[in-house]
Amino acid sequence: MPELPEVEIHARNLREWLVGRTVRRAALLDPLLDPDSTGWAAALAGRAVREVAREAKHLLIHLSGGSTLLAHLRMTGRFLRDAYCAGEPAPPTRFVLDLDDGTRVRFEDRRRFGRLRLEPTARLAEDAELARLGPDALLCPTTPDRLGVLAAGSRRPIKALLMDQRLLGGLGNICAIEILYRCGLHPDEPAGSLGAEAVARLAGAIPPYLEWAIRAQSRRELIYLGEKGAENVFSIYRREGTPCPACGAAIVRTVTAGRGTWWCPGCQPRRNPGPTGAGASAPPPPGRTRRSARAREPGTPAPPAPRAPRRGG
DNA sequence: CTTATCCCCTGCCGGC
DNA sequence: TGCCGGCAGGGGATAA
Repeated sequence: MPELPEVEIHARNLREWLVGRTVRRAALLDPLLDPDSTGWAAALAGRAVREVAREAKHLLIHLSGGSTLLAHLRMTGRFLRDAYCAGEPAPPTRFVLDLDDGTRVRFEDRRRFGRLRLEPTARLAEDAELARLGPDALLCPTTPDRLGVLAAGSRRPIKALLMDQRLLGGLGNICAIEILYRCGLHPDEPAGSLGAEAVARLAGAIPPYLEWAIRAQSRRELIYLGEKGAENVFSIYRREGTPCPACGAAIVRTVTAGRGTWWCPGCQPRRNPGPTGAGASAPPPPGRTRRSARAREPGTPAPPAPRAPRRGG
């Protein structure tokens, strides 16, 4: 369930695994991966991998011969590397690349939301999906001025704005949650109600958070939360009912823009309650937890809070 | 322009 | 133990 940091880790892994290698054989094992496939997988044999890039949550694998593999991991997609072995890998593997160095790179995707397609590299500039994306949140950090313009006059919850891929490319639910926590901003705060100081703080918090998340999760194999062996490295995400690492208040879970949202009532007070925001009519009393959160594993003390959220101004 | 809701899929977890 | 409902970090379509 990757966001920008996880996709960036994928890009780095794929760069190491693929660049300079030649594809010996490729196979699309799940038609759902590319519903419009024209059978391009067979044509990948003999192509060399030139370069791997990332744009927001999209991965771009540039091949010789003027083609680019475009991948989106969506919720459970993941690239893995194995030694070559004869025969086709079983689900949840959906795509396989056998390389000239005897390795095999697989695309695994339990929920099958991921997408993979092959496009002419020269036409990527006009690709509708890529064209929709706002500037990459890491490679092209948004300035306070720009964020101020995006937020001005908007009554959308600030969290929804952060997650809007047309405005900022790459931030997802966790990123938005953790960044707002670091800034001491309530997720439901109407974007247009933020002062210049808050906007600047928010813009400035995005790249450091992304850098931290990349470092915190840089492993050969990413294990997404919810999977066996996963470890929650985040400060408040999915920590409903547990004490805030900064102030001790119980973390609260609500829903914003249809997505689970965690926040700290102590560090992220709501300053400008919207008239009809989700749950606005009855602010959740602190302590009344919706459903007892998954208890943190015993022996896992305070979540590693890379930086305490700054209060006030 | 918004927002909310449902959908796409599968697996896991807690509760009963 | 087994079943059932809720939930999951993606995005898109559709309805208000």
